[in-house]
Amino acid sequence: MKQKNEEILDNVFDKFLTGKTIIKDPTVLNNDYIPNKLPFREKQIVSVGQSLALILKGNKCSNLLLYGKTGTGKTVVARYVTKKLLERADSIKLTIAYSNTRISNTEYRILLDLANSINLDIPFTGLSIGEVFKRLSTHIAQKKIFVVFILDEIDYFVKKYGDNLLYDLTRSNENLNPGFLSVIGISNDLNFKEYLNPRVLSSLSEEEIVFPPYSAAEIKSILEQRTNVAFEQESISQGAINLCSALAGSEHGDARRAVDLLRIAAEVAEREGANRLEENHIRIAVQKIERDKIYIALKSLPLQQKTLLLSISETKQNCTTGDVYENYESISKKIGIETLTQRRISSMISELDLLGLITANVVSHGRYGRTKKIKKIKNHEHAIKEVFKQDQILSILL
DNA sequence: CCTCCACTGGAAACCTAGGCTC
DNA sequence: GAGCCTAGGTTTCCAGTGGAGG
Repeated sequence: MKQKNEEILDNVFDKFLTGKTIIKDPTVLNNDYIPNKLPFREKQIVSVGQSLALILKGNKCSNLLLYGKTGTGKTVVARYVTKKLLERADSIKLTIAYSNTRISNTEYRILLDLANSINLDIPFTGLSIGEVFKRLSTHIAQKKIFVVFILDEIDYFVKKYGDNLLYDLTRSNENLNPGFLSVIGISNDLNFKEYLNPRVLSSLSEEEIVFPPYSAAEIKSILEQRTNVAFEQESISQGAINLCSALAGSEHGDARRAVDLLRIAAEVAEREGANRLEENHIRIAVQKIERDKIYIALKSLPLQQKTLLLSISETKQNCTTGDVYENYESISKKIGIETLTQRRISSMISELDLLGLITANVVSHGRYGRTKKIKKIKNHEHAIKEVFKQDQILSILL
């Protein structure tokens, strides 16, 4: 038996080694890859560049706000320009800090990202925001550092926590001397400004740069440029590129999605030992991306939210907060975890709704009260079981 | 038009884990 | 080590509410 297993494995390795690879440079397809050329974004690059250029002469520059839907090149333009700026700023102590507020989703964690970029040690808990701010400012002034702080997906954070942090950050630019801190805010939401106080708005959006969606033709051209570098010659069919750009183009010109699609499809093709990436690989990738998104979302939920989601999935369709809570109570007792209050569960239901894992709407049943009507999402049921089976505590139920 | 259900969701109090100062 | 502080998560408290049924 042992012999046989070994043979099988050898086969796998042999196939891998002798099989034709279709990807030449996988990094080109990664999300954080910054290409040397960014087609169709010349105008935006010039605008961002002009604002930041002041830094090269040791002057303060204004705060910037970049808007546009997902995958329209906001982040990559910000990173591209700041990277080039860094290359030219040899006489100045310039630091580019980056924080994605969807990932670093508290005020403290965002400031921690900033602190890390300027080599300032800050404990991960225990300090007040005010104290962290003071230390950051002192450090920047003492070391005479110039900081450009890119705040990605800023709309997400402001909707959840308000704009106090932004106010402090944008204002500290005026107060710092020497050194300075300038903010580049990146927002996916075009109506983001409505969430800001006028005082924040005036200092953050000293300059605004809009990123329109890419057209299908533009996406195609971007993909062709990337594939030339990423793939071995002749190892991707024109049909696959066309399909990929058509799919992404139909979804409000999202170039990131198009590149993701290409990357996943390439993995699929390589794994099955194909020597060319064809349209069917793209189709498989579409499904895989959808599935992976849900799996990742489910996996990263904290235990209480997982338990709640499990309770929802075991309650009838169109149930109410009360129904779910009853079920949740019994499940949490069964597996021996702390039972949270209905108030908290009610908030968590809204959070799951926000994550797109369920839908919950407030409805009134007249005499029979007002509650949330909770709907599960059909396609998720299988994924929920699969993922929760891997959870140490929940697995005993499944 | 009024009542009243089953919650919703805001606000404040409370708890815990961790850092700071002395 | 004691006594202070804070962020973030949770509980407690409660006024507010849309609309079916009377």
